[in-house]
Amino acid sequence: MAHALFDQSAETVARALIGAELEVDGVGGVIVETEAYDVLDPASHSFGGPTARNAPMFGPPGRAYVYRIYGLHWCFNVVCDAGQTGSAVLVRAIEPRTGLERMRERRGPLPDAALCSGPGKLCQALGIEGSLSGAPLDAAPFALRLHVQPPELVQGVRIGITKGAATPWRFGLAGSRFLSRPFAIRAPT
DNA sequence: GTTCCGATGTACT
DNA sequence: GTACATCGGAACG
Repeated sequence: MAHALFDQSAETVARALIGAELEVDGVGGVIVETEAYDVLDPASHSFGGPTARNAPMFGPPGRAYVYRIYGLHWCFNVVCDAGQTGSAVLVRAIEPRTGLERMRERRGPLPDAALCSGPGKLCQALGIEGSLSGAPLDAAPFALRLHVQPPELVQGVRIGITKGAATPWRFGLAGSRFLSRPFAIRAPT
């Protein structure tokens, strides 16, 4: 059985991943922004049922779902379940902690706050590509360590979507300067 | 600070 | 052909 954490709803996992540390081949940092998507959500890639692209969303939890967006960027998701396949959490921003030099080789000589402050940016910085879609997150090149103390969260609507735009399934680390964009609302913890 | 736009793979009408 | 879970640069105020 997969790690119990990922066998929960996308919203629960999206909250739990804030403050967790993600590395790919030793390059990464602390997750500071996530969004939840599930199969009942018209904004989700899984909404229309399984396809070749979204197949990992319908597989076991605790794996990666990586897809290409706008023809040039990659986006990284953590597959969830909670008895309902087709759910996943988009990782939108990371606070860089390890492998900053490798990140700059891939992204350019940018300030820390610009290296991983967006879903496409963090995939470029960590070297996440489509070949990793479906890969388990508890094995190399991935490393995912959960936080001990739950951090203070902020919550808001998701970014860049038209369908399901009112659903407040975007979560962030309160006060972080590494977000893709600011939040307006504070979430209960 | 803001808005506009081009890049261009993949899914879908 | 159109839309899209994006980004970076140009133009403008």
